Amino acid sequence: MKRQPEQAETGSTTLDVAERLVQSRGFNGFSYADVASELGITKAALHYHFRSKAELGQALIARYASRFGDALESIDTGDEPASTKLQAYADLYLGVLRDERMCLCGMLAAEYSTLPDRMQQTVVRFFDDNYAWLQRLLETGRVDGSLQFTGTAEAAAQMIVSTLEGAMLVARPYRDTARFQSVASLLIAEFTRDGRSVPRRRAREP
Amino acid sequence: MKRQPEQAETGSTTLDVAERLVQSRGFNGFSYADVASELGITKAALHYHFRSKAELGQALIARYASRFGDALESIDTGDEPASTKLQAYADLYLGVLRDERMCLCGMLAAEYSTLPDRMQQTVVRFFDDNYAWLQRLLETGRVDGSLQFTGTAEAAAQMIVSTLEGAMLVARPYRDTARFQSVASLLIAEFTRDGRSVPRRRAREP
DNA sequence: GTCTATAACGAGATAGAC
DNA sequence: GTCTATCTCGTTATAGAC
Repeated sequence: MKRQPEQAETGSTTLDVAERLVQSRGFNGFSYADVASELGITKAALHYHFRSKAELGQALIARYASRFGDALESIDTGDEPASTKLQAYADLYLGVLRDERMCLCGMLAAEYSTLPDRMQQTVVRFFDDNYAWLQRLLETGRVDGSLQFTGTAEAAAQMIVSTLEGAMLVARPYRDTARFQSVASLLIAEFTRDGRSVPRRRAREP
Repeated sequence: MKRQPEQAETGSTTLDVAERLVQSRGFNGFSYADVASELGITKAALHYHFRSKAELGQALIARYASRFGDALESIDTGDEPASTKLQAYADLYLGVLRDERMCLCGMLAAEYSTLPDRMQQTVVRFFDDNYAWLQRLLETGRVDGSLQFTGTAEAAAQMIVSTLEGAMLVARPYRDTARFQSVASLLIAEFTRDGRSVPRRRAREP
């Protein structure tokens, strides 16, 4: 994978611009011309760095997944309880939404059937990695007592990803991060029975 | 809005074909040529019925919202407890996913920023109507005792829509309705304390 | 590494015959 | 209501000069 030249004016690279466009407009909603004009170069120059749109898309997912993985590692290194780490996980999503973006792979999941094979595979791997990380976190939380849930950690992990991705999806048209935060709070409250983050917790067992 | 001529061969109308294409590929992932070729007519003939793609898209959301509203009304007419109606609501999503489709408005929510103004407004109205319906259902359920939740019915409604839309979004790449059902079960279990409607139930799956 | 120029194609849309 | 034919534009991608 080729290195990108830095853009002196804004510091934005090709990948930065393309990533933002995909996250806001979708992979089928942007063009080489869009990226090139923002960077102040020509489409031909773009093709020098990424021979095809599929290759650019592939590089986007790879970088996104890599950074996301780094963020998860960073969360892991702390010695906070699992519940705090779950909140940090949700905050990753919030940060994306604050930028008026959709999760890159959430967006690509919507367009999934139109994507090149290689991109499809990498999108799935992104989610698999998320599930695996969450599963470990949930099992840790069960042990340290900071997280409670019924059923398997696998199912709970799917619940968490589904809810956060969906909350981003439906909050974005309203340009209202509070909607997302409200849902994220309820979600986390389900996993932290003491319910400090929610008012009037429901009494399950005395 | 013009009436559509029935297609003798399959019974599929223009709206049927276009709807399926949008739900599986996105609004920016299909063309007039795609629809026309499936119907066995020309693009020009399509333009007779829908002068622009924006108009076609508008008609798609209108019909989808209308049918969804009918389904909600149909759920409402029964005298089952609210918890049963909530399960019926989730099953509406499941039916869409079984067809390997995304919720039409969930898909359009992803592409939101690229949509014509009128379509944007109608997508938002679809979600508003869903929230309003769920809010009423939740409050009814609180009264009849079949549903329990903390916080406002409004927040709970957003939680439900977020989770179901997100579960569809992330389950589709895996072509695995069981993933969706697992999440939907956990979601409904949160709202039904006795949990009788939940455990390991595989509704109508061969 | 970036440019101009252009190829090759597909998109949305229209005109006018039947 | 559907057709053929065409227009215009945007898209991905390449060739070759600098």
